[in-house]
Amino acid sequence: MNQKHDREKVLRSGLHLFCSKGYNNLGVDEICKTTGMTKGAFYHAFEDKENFLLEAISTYGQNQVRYIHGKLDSTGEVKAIDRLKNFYLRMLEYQPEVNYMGCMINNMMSELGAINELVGKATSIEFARFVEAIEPTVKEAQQDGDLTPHISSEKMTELIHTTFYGTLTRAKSLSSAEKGIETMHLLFQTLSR
Amino acid sequence: MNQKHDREKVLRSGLHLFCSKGYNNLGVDEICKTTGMTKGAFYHAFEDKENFLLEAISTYGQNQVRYIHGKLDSTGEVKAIDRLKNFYLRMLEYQPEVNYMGCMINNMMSELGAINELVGKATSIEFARFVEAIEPTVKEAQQDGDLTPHISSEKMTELIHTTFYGTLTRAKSLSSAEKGIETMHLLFQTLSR
DNA sequence: AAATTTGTACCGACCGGTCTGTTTGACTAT
DNA sequence: ATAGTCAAACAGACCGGTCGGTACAAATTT
Repeated sequence: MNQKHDREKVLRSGLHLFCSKGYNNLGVDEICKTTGMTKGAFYHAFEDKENFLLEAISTYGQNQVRYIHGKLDSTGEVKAIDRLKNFYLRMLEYQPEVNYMGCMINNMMSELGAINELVGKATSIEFARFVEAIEPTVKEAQQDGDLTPHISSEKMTELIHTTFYGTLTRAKSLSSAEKGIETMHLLFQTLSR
Repeated sequence: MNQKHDREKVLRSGLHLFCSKGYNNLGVDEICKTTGMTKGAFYHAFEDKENFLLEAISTYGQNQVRYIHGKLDSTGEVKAIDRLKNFYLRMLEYQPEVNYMGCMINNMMSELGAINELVGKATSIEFARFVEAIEPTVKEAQQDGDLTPHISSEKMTELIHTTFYGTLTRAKSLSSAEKGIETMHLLFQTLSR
């Protein structure tokens, strides 16, 4: 059963495991156990653990823009600035239970040897994808007069998302999103002048 | 009878190794090789690998505030805002060769099991220490009229340092500080209005 | 029946930690 | 001074467990 749909499912839950446990702490046996595969099936389907991770990351990335747009729109808010705020606050609130994949993947980098560079590239691409997906909403908020027009929407989106990365780092150690939410609020407030 | 090896020196280079290689990828053998100890000496001096890391973190923390103040002052700039900018740009430029310990330690968290919480706490304390050390300079810049007085200096310092954390995450994947520096510049520019 | 897929026992490398014997140097007694 | 004593400090071979990956037989599909 090498159905494409199943493969994607395995990759997704594998990535999820990597995110919560890290690279070295997650054994192939556990991936197999969780996904209901056996080791034979695993090594038949994938080259090795490293390539499994890489494929998982790449598959995840392909669905990301769609995912972000969904999250941005499904907040039920009409104004762009509120959709933005809601998006980030949601992302923070779900952390660390659900975790935020990109950041976690990045955090695993120090564990990885050879594929370090590749994962780094993937993370960098991921950042760009986020910015690309969020930028239109930022621009909309600027046109609404809710964010300052003095900065280009691209640069502003980069700033917002960089700060978000920072709040994630903090949230992880605090195991609470509270402080991060406060900081994001403060940033939006600053950018509204 | 005094020990042959300077405990603090060993701890420092050990932490440095942890930061660049991660917890699981750094073997006790390598710590010993790097510091010129033998395994016997290591296990005579320290309880185990975990406690070695914890002691390294704690020792590092004790020197941190002094270190930050040194960095903040040694930039040779007279104006507070310039000292601040210089401080952060320096920190970014040295990354990832030198690495920024706190952030790296945090990034190792996903690898750690039992001591996860402790390391998290250490990182959280570290953030507070940074804010505490940097805040006076931020306040000074506010008084100089170079940063907006509309936000309390504490909150502003938190925002700045959170964004800095984010730039580090990005810098790591880009293996270049360029983008991070740009973002920090933009933040300071935004906060000057 | 042939080809593909799956189950599982096993291999070997690696690594944290231990064990045992050796060295070192402060202290004492001569 | 010198020799002897003792415990702390150290060296490094070794052990036990873990884990990525393989081998190969069994099962399943074509």
